[in-house]
Amino acid sequence: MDDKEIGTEEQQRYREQQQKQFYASFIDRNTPSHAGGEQASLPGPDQYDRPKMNAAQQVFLEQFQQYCSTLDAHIERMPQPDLSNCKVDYVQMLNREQLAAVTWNTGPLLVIAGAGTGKTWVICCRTAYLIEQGIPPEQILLLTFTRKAAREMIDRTAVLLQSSGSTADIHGGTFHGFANHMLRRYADLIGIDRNYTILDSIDSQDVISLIRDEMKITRKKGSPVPKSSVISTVISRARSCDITIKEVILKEYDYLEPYCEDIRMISTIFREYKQSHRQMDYDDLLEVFYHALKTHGQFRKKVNSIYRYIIIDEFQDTNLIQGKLVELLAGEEKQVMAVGDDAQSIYAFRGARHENILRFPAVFPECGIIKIQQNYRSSREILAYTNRIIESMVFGYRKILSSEIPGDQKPEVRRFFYQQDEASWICSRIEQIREKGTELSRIAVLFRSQYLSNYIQAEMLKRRIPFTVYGGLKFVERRHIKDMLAYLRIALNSLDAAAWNRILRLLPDIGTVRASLVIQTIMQNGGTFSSSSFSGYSFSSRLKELEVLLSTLRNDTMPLQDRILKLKQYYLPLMKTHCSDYLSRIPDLDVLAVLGGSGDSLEVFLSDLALDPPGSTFQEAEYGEEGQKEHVVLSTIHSAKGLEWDHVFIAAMLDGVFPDARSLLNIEELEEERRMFYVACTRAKRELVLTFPSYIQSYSRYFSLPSRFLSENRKDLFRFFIEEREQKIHYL
DNA sequence: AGGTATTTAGTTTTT
DNA sequence: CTAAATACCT
Repeated sequence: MDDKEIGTEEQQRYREQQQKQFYASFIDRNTPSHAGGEQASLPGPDQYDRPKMNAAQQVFLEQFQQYCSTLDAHIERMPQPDLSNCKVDYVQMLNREQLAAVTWNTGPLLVIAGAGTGKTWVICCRTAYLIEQGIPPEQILLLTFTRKAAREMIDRTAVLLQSSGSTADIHGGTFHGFANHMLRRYADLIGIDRNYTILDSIDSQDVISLIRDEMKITRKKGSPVPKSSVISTVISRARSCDITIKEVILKEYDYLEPYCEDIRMISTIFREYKQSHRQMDYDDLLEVFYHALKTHGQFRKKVNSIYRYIIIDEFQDTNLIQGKLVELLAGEEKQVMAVGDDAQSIYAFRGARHENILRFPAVFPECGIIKIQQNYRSSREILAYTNRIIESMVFGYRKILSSEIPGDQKPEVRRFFYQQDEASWICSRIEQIREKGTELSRIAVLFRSQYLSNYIQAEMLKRRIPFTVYGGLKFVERRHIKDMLAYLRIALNSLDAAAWNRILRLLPDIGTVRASLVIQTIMQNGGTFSSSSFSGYSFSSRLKELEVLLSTLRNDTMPLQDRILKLKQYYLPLMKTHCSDYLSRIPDLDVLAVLGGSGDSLEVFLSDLALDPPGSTFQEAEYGEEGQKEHVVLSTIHSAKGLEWDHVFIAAMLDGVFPDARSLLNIEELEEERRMFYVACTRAKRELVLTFPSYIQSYSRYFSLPSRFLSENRKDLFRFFIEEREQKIHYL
């Protein structure tokens, strides 16, 4: 015990030693001799190692440029708008390019809409225009990134049309949601089982965890057996990027190399498991739907005749299979309109191909292309800065956005000492902005990754500034909600072994071994569960209770909300023993019940939760002061896509943090980071502030060089400040 | 043997 | 903070 104490003490001392050395090193390098105030020095762009392009990438770049010129060639063709019979005054509300997109009436159309150019508005007007032209609303399909986005567009279209047409019948949602809807509706026609359940990423992890444990994989070369979450990520990435598991591992997870074969095996078993247990994950939904459309002519004709007009938003984020789906959905009539911006493609890690945009003319040779470059969001000063980011893109389709909005300041870049200083300054600035009468909801702080928001969160709690975190743990990903949902899933599909595993292990006297014994018995009986088979065990009475609960949950005559409340009664004592903070979790259970009160069937309820989970947790209100409804938004850049704020702060602009260290070696990944930077900066309407502390330490590495993205921009486009720390540094 | 408590190591981005 | 490994109970 004494040894241990000394050991940790030594570790502590060692760590402090390291820190001192580190501070000394960076103060040498980075602290200017003159203190505080406005400076004009950032490292030059040549101080960063740029990744080299390999042969394949070189070829790709040439191809890319060819695509770009094809695109430009198509742009020549501008249609003559036909505005007869229109009650809505489109000319009044739209600029020339927007009007052309809205009134396009000769087949496929690609709209390249830069950031803040009124893309959503164009889609709304387009929809309204189609309806005014006599197209029945139910023939229009609106594919967007989230269902919320679809809902918003449909609502705005309704306002536009007022009484002249009904938008209630427009179908809209994500690719996944649409695939799910079609598969269930036409399950009989295409010959699949309608009663599948959808696995979200956590569910997949649970299943993979089960499979892995059953395989009894032994440790190799001292490295621990990979976590189920990592295995799940690898498998899913291989699929959505259409590459082999080995390639994913070599590229991104080289420390998993010894387990390559095991993971491949798990992947195979996982696939079989999903089939035999009537389950589909996100990738399956798209793949099965695509396959059905491709091979089943009757089904394809049916779908094509229902949805004759397809509008796709955020086209740059579609992956390979979604791109192909668009082709099939367009059908013979090819009344398809794709809207996107290749400069804002930030989902390559999950298979998105921004080339989909550039290949559009190859898929639809007779298509029209319209480029919208008038920006209505950001001030001129901000736009000048973001235009420069586009210029520095290697794989970038050229566009120059222009804005007529006058601004009063150039973007600012500010350096701080500690992350705490950065957080503190941002909060002070936010307080100033609020005092000038700006609502907090017009302010956002953005980060490359979630963990970077910790200091700001702490500071805001301290200063009692109300805030909302976007992209945090999802409501449905919280443990107790997962547990509740597991009961409901079993009620629907009693073959769901992962859900069984989850709930059985909540019971006392049941651990890994007995849980799998029970599950095995259930599976052998084809999913029927009878507690009597386990009368010899100490836990049989518990199983009896469970049996009663499940039959209640299956009772379709009882409203879903009431069933969930029954479940809550059952689950509450279990939660008490498993969660130390169970009191604070109780409100979540009621939230779930409320969600279940929308009148949907259990099946629809579960699908909706898996495909379109409610945003972050419902704890927002807790942070706010009494009666205060306005919140500052703290968000990852990914979650901020499509949104805008008057004042935007982007924190932690350090090379290695943003751009992420892992992407520094590969030019394509670095380009993705750059597009993220572009997305982040273009969220700002009036004020853009980029900040960084002098270092950030994460695991054993530290980063202390300003982000290269800051250095790449022209110095006359922003102002640079160094904020000195008031107190002396206590380590020196 | 099997369940439960404690330590310990590892962390991007998400439909 | 969370999942896996280990240690320690019944």
